[in-house]
Amino acid sequence: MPQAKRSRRKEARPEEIIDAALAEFAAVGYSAASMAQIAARAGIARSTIYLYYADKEALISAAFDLRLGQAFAAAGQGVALSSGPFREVFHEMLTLLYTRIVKSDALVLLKVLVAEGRQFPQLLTRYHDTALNAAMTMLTGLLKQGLARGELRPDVMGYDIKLVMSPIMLAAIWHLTFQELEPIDLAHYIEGHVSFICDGILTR
Amino acid sequence: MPQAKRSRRKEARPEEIIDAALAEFAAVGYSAASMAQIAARAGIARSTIYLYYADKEALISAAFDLRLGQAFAAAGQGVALSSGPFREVFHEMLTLLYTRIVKSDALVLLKVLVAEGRQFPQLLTRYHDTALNAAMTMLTGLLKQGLARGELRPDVMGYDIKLVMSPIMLAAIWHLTFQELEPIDLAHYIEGHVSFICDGILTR
Amino acid sequence: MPQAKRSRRKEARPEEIIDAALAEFAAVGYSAASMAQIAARAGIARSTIYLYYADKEALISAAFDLRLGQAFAAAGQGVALSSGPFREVFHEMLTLLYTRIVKSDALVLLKVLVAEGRQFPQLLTRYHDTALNAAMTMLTGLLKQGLARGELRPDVMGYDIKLVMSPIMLAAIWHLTFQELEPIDLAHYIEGHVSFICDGILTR
Amino acid sequence: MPQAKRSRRKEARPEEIIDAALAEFAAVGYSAASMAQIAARAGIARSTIYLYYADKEALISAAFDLRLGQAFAAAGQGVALSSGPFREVFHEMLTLLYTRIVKSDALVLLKVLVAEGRQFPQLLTRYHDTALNAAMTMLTGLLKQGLARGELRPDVMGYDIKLVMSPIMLAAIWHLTFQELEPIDLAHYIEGHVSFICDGILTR
DNA sequence: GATGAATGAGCTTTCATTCAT
DNA sequence: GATGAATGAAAGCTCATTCAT
Repeated sequence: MPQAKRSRRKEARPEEIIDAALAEFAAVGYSAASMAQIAARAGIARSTIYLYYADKEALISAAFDLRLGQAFAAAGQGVALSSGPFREVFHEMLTLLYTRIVKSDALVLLKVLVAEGRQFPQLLTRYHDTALNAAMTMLTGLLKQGLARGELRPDVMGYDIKLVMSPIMLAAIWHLTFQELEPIDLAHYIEGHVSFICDGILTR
Repeated sequence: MPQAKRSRRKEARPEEIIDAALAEFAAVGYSAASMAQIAARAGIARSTIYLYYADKEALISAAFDLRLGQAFAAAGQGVALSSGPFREVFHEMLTLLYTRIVKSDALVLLKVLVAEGRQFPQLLTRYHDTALNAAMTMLTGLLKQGLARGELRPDVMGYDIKLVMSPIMLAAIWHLTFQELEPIDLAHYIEGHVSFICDGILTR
Repeated sequence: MPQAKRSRRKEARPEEIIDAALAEFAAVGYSAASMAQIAARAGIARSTIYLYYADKEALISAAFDLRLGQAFAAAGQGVALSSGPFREVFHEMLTLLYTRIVKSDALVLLKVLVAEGRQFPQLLTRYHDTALNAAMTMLTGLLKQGLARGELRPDVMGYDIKLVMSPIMLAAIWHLTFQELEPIDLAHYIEGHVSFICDGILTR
Repeated sequence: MPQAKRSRRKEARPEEIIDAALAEFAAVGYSAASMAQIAARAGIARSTIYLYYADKEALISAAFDLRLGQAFAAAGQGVALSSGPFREVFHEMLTLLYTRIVKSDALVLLKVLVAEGRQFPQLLTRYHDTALNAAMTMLTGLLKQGLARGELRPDVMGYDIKLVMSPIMLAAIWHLTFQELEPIDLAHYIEGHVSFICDGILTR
């Protein structure tokens, strides 16, 4: 039996508010987002937000907690799956990352940080230390594995891992910004990513 | 004979104001930027801004005009210079692009677009059609040249040119956002960019 | 049982604000009226006004609605009352009109229209079509009645009814403007109005 | 020989400015009139106005001086002209007054006074004491003359002279305000004025 | 005498936030 | 717990006025 509507809503409130807030941040950014619009999106009164979050800044902070948490709840296990040749595993992992990042709700976070991150140094640090580091660690791990298998050029580890990750970020930014002007064909883009990076970092 | 103090300022004013505005946009974003702060940065009264720009939106629009104009005033000629092997010309061009983009004042424009571009579709289009297209055209031209010389894999042109450009954008975004948390060693980063991309797209 | 204090105020607010606004318009005109002063008169914060009226123009529009409505809620029935000789009925009606118009709060509306009506063509039209037309219709009806009774010169209807109404408007304008310099003795003025008009339009 | 253009303009400046100011007052009222618009109308720089008038209030004060002066330069002599029957002289004088008042530039003054006169008590007084009193004096004189000739009812002087003047004021106000909604046929209106008043105040 | 540049006070309006109900 | 009413601070912008040239 489902619970009564009322109590179900009560428990869901905080997350509903965050969802509404993120939707608004995505639409107009943090500064331009108004509590009124957020409340309207959540279908509640303006003042009700303050029952759950002390102020607008607490909202964005909680939004980061929630989305980063969600992002990592499902991540991490993808790496170990395959154990085939580097190119194959790399392709798998990139597909995973593109899906999780470019198409994810968490992309708003990046947008907010790029735009207004200086006002929220803790959020910058948190995002860097979790989301970005996680992606970089995954990729580094993958490279090390490929290196151990003798598939990669030995000097590869000497370069900045962000180079390997950069097409993902471009796709993410592009998705947020220029998608409507000039859409990216993601599947084909991933092929290119694998091809350009692999055929450069593989020994031969 | 130099002109009188007053008229000298008058000529310089518009640019001074744009500079101040861009500095403020860089610091807090467009929405959060206040005319008061911009005026303070420019060392003038709030209302003086309105002598030169009709409103806040005219300010950002003019800022785009100025910075995009400046960016292209000095660009373009670098390509034809070298005619050595692809790797060398590519390295030269990347060095040029990184300098012109990552370290440029025009980077704020990208930041504003990522954050609040939906409010300014014309600016989005303008930036896409000029800055981004210019960079992509330069890179495409370079690849075609390399292809003509037989230095590149023939299938290279089939992939999205943005892949070649992506490390630049990551560096740009990073510079804006995470530079203080984890700085990028740009010279070394460029080496990696050349190495990763070239050793993948060159025939062998 | 009376309602709680808060909700009582809420119901009264809109009208309180209109009252304050009209008082301010009466004092300094529409353009020169400041929302701050209106709020002060109403004993509320500036921003509270915006809970009830979208902007300053909405305020004057609502003020017209309210005052014209009030003016007509009590009007109209006075005509049918008497059925004595024309002079008597005319006197009764004028007394009614003078009271309702010259001493009314709605006089501010006329003042605003004279002064700044070009900025509000709809208000001009509304006032003309309701207030003025109503007065003119009442007077025209009265004349027709007198004509039917054979008390009036037959050519009377050929002239502009506004001539009959004009002493009322002069009194109204005077009341707004020169009352303190040179007050009008209204009762005596009405006598004169009746005398001058009647002894001119009656057959004999 | 006409003087040089420059010096002619110089002498004409003050009056040109007043003309521009009155035109602007007529259009939007005193408060809403901007010095910028007035200067634009006069074809000079904003600051040039201050060479001739200390501030905005001095402008309206000077405007009153000029217009009232002009109005009276040409007035007053019309009364003595005719010495025919009252009705004829009255008609002549009314025609004069309607032309001088309703179609005059000085009508703006009345408009400003109705709208914002409370801010300028001196102007109210001046206008009342000159323009209005002059008109009332002229009419009173005419009535006295008619009375002396035995053409008028003896009790006429007991009533407020403003009653005789009121159709003029209605026409003036109407002209300013509702002319476009419902124009007045002035010639016919004057006929009515004469007819209604005369046939009321004449003995028979 | 005339002006363009500049300003500060004040305007309307928005919005995050508080609080009585 | 939830809300509608209210507010104060601050935003963008206007405008009468001053002043160096």
